[in-house]
Amino acid sequence: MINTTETTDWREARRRSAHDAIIDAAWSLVSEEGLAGLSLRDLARRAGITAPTVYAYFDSKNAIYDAMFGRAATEFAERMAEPFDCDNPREILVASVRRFSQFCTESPANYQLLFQRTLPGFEPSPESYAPAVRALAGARERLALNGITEARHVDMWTALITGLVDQQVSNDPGGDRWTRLIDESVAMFLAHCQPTRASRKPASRQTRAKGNPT
Amino acid sequence: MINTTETTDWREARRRSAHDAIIDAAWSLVSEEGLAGLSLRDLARRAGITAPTVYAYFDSKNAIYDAMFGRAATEFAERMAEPFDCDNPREILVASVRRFSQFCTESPANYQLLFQRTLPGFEPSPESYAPAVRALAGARERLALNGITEARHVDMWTALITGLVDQQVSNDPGGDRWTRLIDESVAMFLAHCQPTRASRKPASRQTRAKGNPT
DNA sequence: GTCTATAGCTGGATAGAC
DNA sequence: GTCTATCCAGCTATAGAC
Repeated sequence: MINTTETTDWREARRRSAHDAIIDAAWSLVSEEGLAGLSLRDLARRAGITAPTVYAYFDSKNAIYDAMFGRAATEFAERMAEPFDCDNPREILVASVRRFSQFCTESPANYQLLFQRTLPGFEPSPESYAPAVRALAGARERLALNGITEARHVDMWTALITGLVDQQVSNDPGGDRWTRLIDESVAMFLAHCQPTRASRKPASRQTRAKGNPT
Repeated sequence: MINTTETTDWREARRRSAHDAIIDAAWSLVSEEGLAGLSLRDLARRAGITAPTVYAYFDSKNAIYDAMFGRAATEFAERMAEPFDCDNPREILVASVRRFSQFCTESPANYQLLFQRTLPGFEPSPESYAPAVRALAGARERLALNGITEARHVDMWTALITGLVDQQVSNDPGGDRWTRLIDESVAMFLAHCQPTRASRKPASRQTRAKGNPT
């Protein structure tokens, strides 16, 4: 005899995999047609079903966008959370920007959905947004490892790296005109924000000549 | 008798003013509904005409976007070209960023159309784009006044300020969480990129102990 | 859960009278 | 140039048979 619980599990698994398959198809489509170009007909066709069937899994089109947001945010958080095999905080910081940049440039639709908020009436649900919050917390930790803790400096940091990525994605997709500036930009940022090791009042001496892990 | 040439001028003037009135209405609409939410019916209603009449002035919807782009780019270039009443190059640079930021934050639709390129199949025509090129040339001049001439540093500059504006528009519209960081960001940038008056060794970063013009 | 069929709407764009 | 009337395509979403 078939165990009822198992049957339920099967159905749940099937349902979840169909759910995921639709989101797969959705991402596949928007990476070709752009985020705004997603239609339920196209989506259903690519997923091998018909349009009304989509409504067996999602209540509305925005629910689909929300699931797409959730998956992108999760993938983003996971990739940013992978360990960095670097030996000092500064290299970790640089490596994290490279990861961020790579994630955004390899899929501009990801970047647009997660960070640009350009869809008309769409707002991600708190559940879908949660991983993005985790990722930001990770960034804060990496900054703290470098002695950057002030909120003002964290905001400068986010502006700096999103600016690099934004210019790269918008004006040189596929190239490296801005991504190759990551190293120098991080150096500039740290030189400005990092508290000097020895003194706390660099009136005119400013002898921070050593400890330069370049 | 009526001079034929004059008559033509009248008609041209009327035509141009109707043309402009439609673009007025278009900007009025998108500032409320967002860029993608522009429809020809709404546009015509706001302009006090009917939808088909719009086609007496524009060949297509994209032609309307193009005219909107042209007007925004022109206004942007004119505002950025107004004289700065500052006494040193550095203050001019800061003031220019403030203008840029104010232009973008007071009308996010402007920012989106000019700098984000988020509309599906729209590309501005060279004529509409020309003023934006002029504005960039102005930025280059202001950087040169501060001793910034390397292409690499100009790219870092554009990334830095678009990053600030982007974060401001996206995450704190109406506030000043990032715009208030302009001063410090420019200081950081100049400290890093400006050639020191005395020495000439910017190759090895961070042996730049003095010459911190704060 | 999946389908066919279709409602209901909105969009861009055109025809033709005036 | 401006209108009324309309075409046609696309969209999201629903109804109901199976």
